[in-house]
Amino acid sequence: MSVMIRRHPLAEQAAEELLRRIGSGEWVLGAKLPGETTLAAQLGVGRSTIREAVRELAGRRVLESRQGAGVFVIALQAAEDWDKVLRKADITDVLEGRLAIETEGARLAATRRTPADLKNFRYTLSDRQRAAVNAPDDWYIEADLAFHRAVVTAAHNAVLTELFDTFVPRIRRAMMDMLKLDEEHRHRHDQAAHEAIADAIRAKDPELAAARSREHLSAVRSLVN
Amino acid sequence: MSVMIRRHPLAEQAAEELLRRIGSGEWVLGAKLPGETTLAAQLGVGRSTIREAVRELAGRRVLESRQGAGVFVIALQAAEDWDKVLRKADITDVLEGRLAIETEGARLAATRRTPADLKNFRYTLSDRQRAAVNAPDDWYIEADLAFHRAVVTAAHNAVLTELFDTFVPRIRRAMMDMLKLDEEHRHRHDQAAHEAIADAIRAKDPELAAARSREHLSAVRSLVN
DNA sequence: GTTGTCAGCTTGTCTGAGGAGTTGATACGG
DNA sequence: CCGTATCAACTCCTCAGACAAGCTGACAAC
Repeated sequence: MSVMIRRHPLAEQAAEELLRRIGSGEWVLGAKLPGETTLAAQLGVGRSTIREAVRELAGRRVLESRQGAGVFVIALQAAEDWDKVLRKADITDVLEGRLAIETEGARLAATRRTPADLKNFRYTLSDRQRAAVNAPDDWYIEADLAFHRAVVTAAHNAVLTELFDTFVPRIRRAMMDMLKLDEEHRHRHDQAAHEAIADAIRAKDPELAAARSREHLSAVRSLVN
Repeated sequence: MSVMIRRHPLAEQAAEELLRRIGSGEWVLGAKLPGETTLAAQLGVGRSTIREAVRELAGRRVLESRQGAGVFVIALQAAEDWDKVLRKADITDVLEGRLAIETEGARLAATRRTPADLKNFRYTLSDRQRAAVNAPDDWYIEADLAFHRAVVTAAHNAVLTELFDTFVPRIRRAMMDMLKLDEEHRHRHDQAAHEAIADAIRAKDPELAAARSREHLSAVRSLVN
């Protein structure tokens, strides 16, 4: 910490340093960190800087400070920031993750879908068809995502829905890129494939729904290769 | 902010207040917050308190402060904390999510597994067999999870691996509970099912690997019903 | 042995003083 | 009229010092 190049604010650098020491095992889970004044002296920064570093890590649920007692390690590393993970990951890996989620979602949807889910399919499918011809790219993308979300929602599994929502921003960006690269994409990205998924779920055929979903999403994935 | 009951530190309360205002639409995405002194006056706290509140929200990736420019909203709400989501979710929902991830992982592993992956299967499977008879519960659980992780790792998909790791703590706790409730579980939780998954991947049969994985994980899921 | 007290630690908050970076207005030269 | 350079005002960043508030363990009194 002696020669700290000033790229990020000192407080952020101090937070990184604390995180590094936690990762290195210097302070185990539940351990108490040295006092603010001690840490400030160790890192060669002011006390308020240390306080902001601790506060940042508290926001990331790594540290917890209790007045009068001290600062304690409550997690050995920051919980993975999924937005960041998906941003950095290969798009093919992301699309394979999506395939896992949605295929299972379609399968479960075929066994649990309610009349409200079917109505949702009708609405989103007709929206999608309308957007396929004349709407701007982002409308079309949102309409497409809305149907896919309706499928996952019909699985009535909060974890799968949350997983899908986590993936949505990354998928949206990937679709935007694909449309830019390929004007014809919208036509190849067939409405019929979506109708087939909805039909299989409507017919309460889990294996068919999963297969149709897998076919469609495999096709989408292959577009980026 | 006038009558602030002192349960949490002022800085945390200030962070909550800022989060509330962002959620209420007072500051839209990308908007610039008032200066530190202004905010301090508005909330009736000192400048350093505001700074710590901002720093906490910066750690949660909601705000971003740029020296000389100001503090900006970069997300309308804190990113979903997946540990929290999984903790609160129904265990059946979690296990269905796991099923989606691992089944797809097994399928991809069957097409991409390397010799190193196969060696990993051998090690983890023999560990698991040893742990099934005499080892304490947590050893057995770790050995079981190690094999399942080896399968997902063999898919060579960073997103799936990260997803699996996110689920692990919740699954680990669920297994601990199941073992406590059912002394016989370990025997029913058959080693043969795991060997069958490994064999299918070894044989490069994606559909069989997926089916074996699905069978096994469906059985696990049904144990909690 | 149990209880009460308290000194010494910890974090929490405020204030004032500069340092450093950004931005937009303004004056200048073409 | 347009592009450029300058700069003043604004922002966040960091430090230091002071005091408040809360926790903990030692120690004395019972």
